[in-house]
Amino acid sequence: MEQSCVTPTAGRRERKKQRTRESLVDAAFRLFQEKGFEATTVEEIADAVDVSSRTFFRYFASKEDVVLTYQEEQFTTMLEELAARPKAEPVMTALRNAAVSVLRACEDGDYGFDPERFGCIQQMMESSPAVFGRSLEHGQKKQAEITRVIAERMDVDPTVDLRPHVAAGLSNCAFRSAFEVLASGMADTARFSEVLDKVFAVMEDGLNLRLAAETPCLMTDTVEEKKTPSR
Amino acid sequence: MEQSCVTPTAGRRERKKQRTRESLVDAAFRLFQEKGFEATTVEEIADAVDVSSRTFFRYFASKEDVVLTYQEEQFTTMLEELAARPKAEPVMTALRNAAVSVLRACEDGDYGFDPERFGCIQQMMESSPAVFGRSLEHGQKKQAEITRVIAERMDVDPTVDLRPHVAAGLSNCAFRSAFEVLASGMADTARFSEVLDKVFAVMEDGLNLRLAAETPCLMTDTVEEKKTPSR
DNA sequence: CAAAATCTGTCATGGGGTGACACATGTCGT
DNA sequence: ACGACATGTGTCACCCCATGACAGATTTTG
Repeated sequence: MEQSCVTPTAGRRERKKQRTRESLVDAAFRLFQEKGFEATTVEEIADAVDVSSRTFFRYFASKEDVVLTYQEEQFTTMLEELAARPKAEPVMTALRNAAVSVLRACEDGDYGFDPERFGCIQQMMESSPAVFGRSLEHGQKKQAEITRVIAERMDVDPTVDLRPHVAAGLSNCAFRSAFEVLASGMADTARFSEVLDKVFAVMEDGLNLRLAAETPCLMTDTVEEKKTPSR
Repeated sequence: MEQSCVTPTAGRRERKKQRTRESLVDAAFRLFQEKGFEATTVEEIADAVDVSSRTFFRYFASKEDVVLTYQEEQFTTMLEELAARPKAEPVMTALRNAAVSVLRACEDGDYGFDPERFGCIQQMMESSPAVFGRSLEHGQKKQAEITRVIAERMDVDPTVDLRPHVAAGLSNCAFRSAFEVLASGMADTARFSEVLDKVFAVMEDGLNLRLAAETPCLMTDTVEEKKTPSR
């Protein structure tokens, strides 16, 4: 039942499964990029790896799950980054640094993240509602874990204190706002990480939002002086 | 083509359509409450109103869409409430007041909102991932509209200034956090509106999050004095 | 009343997702 | 190395969601 304590990657069976899984992900992303997410059927993905559709669903609960694989890894490394931040750092700052760091890794290909795939996913998020929805769902689910970690960091009971919940929600919210801003094309950069950083900055200003047009935070650095026109 | 300028609810056809639509929604919610969302098939809903399944899909793009009907109305009235807030009010305060006001209406049955249905939806959000996902999706889509309204209110260009986007995101985030808190059972109340108000309060404190365990915001009013234990 | 527009049911189709069962392939004890 | 066992896979059958196409019914319009 238990692994035989000798082989580190225990068992040829396990290795085979791992290979199949990776092959499925690879094939899926290739096809998604070629013909788009919706236009790609599970059968095609399975055929490309020479397994049955039924087997596909033994590896992934849904077609969207393949895409979430990437997001899952992002989330995991974000938790690591977060744990690595000095305890002295304010919570929101730690979240901001961790989040930005992960996105930078995705963009630059660090930690084994594939930048091309990262771009592909962003495209699919915009074009395929199903992917978008599942991604939101996934993010919201994971938010609970972030809450736990933050509560620990704040040394506070998350079943009583609201703040960890809100902090986790804010980081999640920052991602989505950044994505939206990026998709809307209002940014002068294509780097998700940069936009995310700015979104966090606006949030940390926080009550900036209470004032009218004072200290605006523009996206376009190049036209710094330009006052925001009254629409 | 255009309405004949005489009948206010122009056309018997239009009225019939309206009736069918409402019947579908009614039947759907009844069945959802009886057997749950997943266990209810579109065919059953259609049969209950004596139309074909095909017709159902001419009224709703998906089964989840029926549920989103309610959310759509919430959103509409929230926009109205928002527009009704005095211009002098800070943005986040206006959002908070508008949002809380709408939820109160849902709980108390004002403005034609059905409290029972409101509860039913919350249940489904917890038990049916599909509903949950679509709801998130819908909220995110609507966030864009909120952004527009806020930008107008701030007299700022939303294609350049980040703040309206973030503010809209925050209000959306507040809803989700409140829902999560409510679902987790950590609140001493079942009133969504109250929890939402507290979440907004935490957000408006904002940099509260930077500090460790200072000025905690507890959910349980009854144990006000109790310090948050270190887990 | 006739013509045009629109709604509806029926039919066919396709893709996502799951349970059941038989078979094949890896794993483990001796 | 051999059998007993566990686990992964393919096939099959099935359900449900969703959509396009077409014909018939109903409403609107002139």
